[in-house]
Amino acid sequence: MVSTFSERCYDLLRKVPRGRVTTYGEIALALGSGGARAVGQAMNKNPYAPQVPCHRVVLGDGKIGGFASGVKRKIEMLRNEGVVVVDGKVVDFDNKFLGFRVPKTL
DNA sequence: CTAATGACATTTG
DNA sequence: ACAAATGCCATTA
Repeated sequence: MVSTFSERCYDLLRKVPRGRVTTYGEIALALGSGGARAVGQAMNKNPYAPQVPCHRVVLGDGKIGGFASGVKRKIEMLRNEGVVVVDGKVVDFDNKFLGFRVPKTL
C-alpha cells in the first residue's frame, strides 16, 4: 500500500493552518470512515513527527483528548500557535474549528 | 481469520 | 453535567 489510512490522515492534517484545529471525527469522515478512533491510532503512531500538526486535532466536543507526548505538551503547543486551552478544552473551538469535507453548495 | 487495543463519538441513566 | 455502556474503524499480535 502506498497510501495507508494513516498517511491519508497526515496529508489531510498537513493542510490545517496554524491557529486552527480539527476533530478526529471530521478527519475520519473526510477519509470516508466513521471511526474517529482509527484516526487517533494513526496520530499516535504518527511517524511524520513535527511535520504533521497532530497537536491541532481535538475531540469533537472541543476537548483536547490525548497526546503521545502528554496532553500538557499538546496544550502548550496549541497555546503557542494562538489556540487557548482552558480546563482541557479549546476556547472558541467552534470558531477555530476547520472542516475538511467540502460543504454541499446548496 | 479472530481477538485485542486505542490520541473518539453517541446514547442512556 | 458526569459516568457508564455501546458502536465504529484501522492496526497489530
